[in-house]
Amino acid sequence: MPENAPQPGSRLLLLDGHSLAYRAFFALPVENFSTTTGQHTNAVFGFVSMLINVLRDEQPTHVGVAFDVSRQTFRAEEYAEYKANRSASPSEFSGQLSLIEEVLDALRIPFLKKEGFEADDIIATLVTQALREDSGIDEVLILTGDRDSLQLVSERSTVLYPMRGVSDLARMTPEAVQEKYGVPPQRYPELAALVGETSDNLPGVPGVGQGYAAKWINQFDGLDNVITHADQIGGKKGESLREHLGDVLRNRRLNALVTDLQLELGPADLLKQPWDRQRVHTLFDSLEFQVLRTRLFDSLESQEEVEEGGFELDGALLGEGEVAAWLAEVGEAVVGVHVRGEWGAGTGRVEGLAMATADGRAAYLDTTGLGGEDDAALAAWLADPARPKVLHDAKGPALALAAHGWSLAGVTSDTALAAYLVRPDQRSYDLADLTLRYLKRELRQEAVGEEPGEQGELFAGEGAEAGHAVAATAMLHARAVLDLAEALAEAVEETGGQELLTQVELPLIGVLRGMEEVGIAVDADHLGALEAHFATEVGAAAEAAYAVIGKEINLGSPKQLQVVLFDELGMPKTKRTKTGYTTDADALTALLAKTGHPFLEHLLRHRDVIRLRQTIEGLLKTVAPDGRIHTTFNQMIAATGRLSSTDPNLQNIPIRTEEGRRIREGFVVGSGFESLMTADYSQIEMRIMAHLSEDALLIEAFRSGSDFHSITAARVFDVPAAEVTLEMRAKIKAMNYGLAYGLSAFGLGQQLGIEPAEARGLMEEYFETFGGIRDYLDGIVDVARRSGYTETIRGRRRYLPDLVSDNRQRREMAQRMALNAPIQGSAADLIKIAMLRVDEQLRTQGLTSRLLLQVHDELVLEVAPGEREALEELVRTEMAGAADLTVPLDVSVGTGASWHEAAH
DNA sequence: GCGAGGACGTA
DNA sequence: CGTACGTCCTCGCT
Repeated sequence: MPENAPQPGSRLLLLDGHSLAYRAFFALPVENFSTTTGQHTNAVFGFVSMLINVLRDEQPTHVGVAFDVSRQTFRAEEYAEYKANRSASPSEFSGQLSLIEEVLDALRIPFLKKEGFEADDIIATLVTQALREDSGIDEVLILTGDRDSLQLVSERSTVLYPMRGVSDLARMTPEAVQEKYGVPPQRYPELAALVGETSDNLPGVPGVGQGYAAKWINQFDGLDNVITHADQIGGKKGESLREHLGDVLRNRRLNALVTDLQLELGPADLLKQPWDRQRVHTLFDSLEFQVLRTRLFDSLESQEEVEEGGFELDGALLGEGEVAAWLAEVGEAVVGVHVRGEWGAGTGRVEGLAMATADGRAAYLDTTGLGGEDDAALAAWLADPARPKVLHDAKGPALALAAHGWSLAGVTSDTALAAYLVRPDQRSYDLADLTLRYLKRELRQEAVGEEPGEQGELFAGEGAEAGHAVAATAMLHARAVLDLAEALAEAVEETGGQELLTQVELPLIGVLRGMEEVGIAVDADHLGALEAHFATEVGAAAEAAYAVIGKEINLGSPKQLQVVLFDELGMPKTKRTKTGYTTDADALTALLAKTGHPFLEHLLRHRDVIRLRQTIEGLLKTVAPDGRIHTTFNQMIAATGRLSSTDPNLQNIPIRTEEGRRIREGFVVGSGFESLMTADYSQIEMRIMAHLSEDALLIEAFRSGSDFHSITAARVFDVPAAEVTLEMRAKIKAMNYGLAYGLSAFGLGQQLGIEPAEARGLMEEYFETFGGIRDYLDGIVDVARRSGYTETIRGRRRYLPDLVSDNRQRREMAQRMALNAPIQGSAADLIKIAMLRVDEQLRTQGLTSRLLLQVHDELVLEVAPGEREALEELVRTEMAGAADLTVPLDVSVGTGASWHEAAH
């Protein structure tokens, strides 16, 4: 048997190189796909992207690509107008075809051409050969953007047809063709002959669409019979058919594919070969295809199978007096730790603890009712920074351990945090998911087993007879964490996140744990009174609103509001939402300005006060018995690297309105302390932008130390600083803030209530003044598109695959994310470092004051008696020194008995 | 009871 | 048609 003879189970994938590249060329905007040297790559990118996806999803054993040679085909000879409507392929396109061939060479995928014929004919010939009994090919897939190929669909051959752009493929089976066109695949060209094909410049029968064509073909059993019985078809359409029989016959001749070409290669010669990795790297380097390179090599790795079953663990259930000995044997080896228990709201409870080492040993310890000596031994091991441990999402376990009086040190990795740094935009970092992805090992409950009997093999060593499923599962988890830590260390290293992990995120676990534990004191009486006050206001606003419209509706239901506003009161329609018209505050305010209708006034008032009431209600529900609120800070949610706060969210307590700020009066200094202190960075994101962009004027503006928005406004409007009006300042301030979000002229105009044209002019003026900013912003997106990710100053990455999407909305969204991520992310890194420095100094200086909250650019602390001055000095120093930027970091500090009073 | 959609609070 | 979050409500579904 020849070496490349097809084996049973073979799948042949054939691609129409020309039609796919042509589609990609028009689907992907060329300005987003060209190299630094100016070579256009949109067609190459689209083709290679589709190729990688289909190789990954379909796992073919054989692959080949067919190309057209030139426009001189037998079809053009018969009918000069064939495809004559196509503008001569722009040189930007034809130049890319040879690049595609180079890629195929590097991937060792053969491609075929035949003088005088089209790619379709080559594919038709190969399909015919492949479907012969002795070919050894079981199944054929045809990826093409040319509908003529639909005639090749059969039980064993499927056409994959790009739906929109280059990302969605329709799977055209015989059933799908029948469903979509109303005729079976072999009759598709008959239908096409009647309907015509505009893209090939083949006119069909005027007035006859797909529906009539299918009807006739089915009614008369085929095109031949339709033509024979053309005189039996009445009406205008019948007449039209008779007049254009010649066109139909010509179309049918031209769209028939040739299936018996003499080709240099047959299906068996298309057996998939290993890539020429070196050439792939060189070529993708020159094409600047970083993203595709990753996808290509990832798709190769994903082909590795998930390992079956588990592995042996020498598990031990530790009983009284055995702890210390087991830990001693472990020595300074890295231990995977899995804590069983519960935690949240700044506290927790430990039930048991599983440990595993790389040599296969594992142990489980029930910590409920643990004896004095065992407790001490475990406590000593947990607290010893020289005994390395790895955990998964250690903050919760650390809270539980702390509640038991155990402190945790020596955490050399946290697998959840490591995974977050590698890919920060996932919604969860579930241990089982990560184990499957990085270790190719199944950790699901069903795979691990619930029954003790199923776990017998895990207890090969002593304690086997006493094995419990709970303990076994816990040990398996501990071992998975240990192995994951190793696998992730490599991934973290590759993505350059090592320093962030060990210097920032890991040490931050302890700081956050402390903040959650401490919580922040609230004045429940004040909040209670405030809630009652707002509740009254809610009632009054509701009554007033009902009185105006003469009935009671649910003011919280956008649906009911729409009926009242747009149907009953006949107000002008607002901006559309998915389900109707918006009733958001902006729109209602605009309506109020237009109509002056009192209902809107009461409605807006109702919205305001009901929200304030709800906010207070939510807060009061979370007050712990110690009279404090213990939020949970999540370290792995925001793709940019920010923290988030939940249960309750203390990062969105109102501040903008007078009434809202009264809620902040309810956050107060706790007993035994002197006051609250807030310390925040001014214009942190703009300062980071100044640093990153190296714009000389912007840097100078910050260094001058005067009002930043005014001084930039003076520059943009080219007036002396003293002549900057409030209006000028407001405009530039909006822009200063908007820039980091990818603000458009439209959006700016909207916000400032000016014409888009004026907004555009303003932006141009701004960029004229601060050229460095424009260059920097353009550069970010450009670099991110090539590399596939953005990076903060400290190297935190965010991957944005949609930067090369063929969907404009997704692509532009990704571009805005790319603009924002390095700026918001750098600020996030910076304040995290500031928190670590503050925390460190608090201990070094022996202060009792403590960190309570972080609100992105602000820290809230509780000041111990007599420490105010020292603390302010400390906080200013450590926050300002958290990064070395080309512009100074300005920190403003305030103190007071409440969060409100501490504001400044 | 769950999820989507809408609305809105913060940086 | 401006980024990043979390929470509340309603409404239609199961």
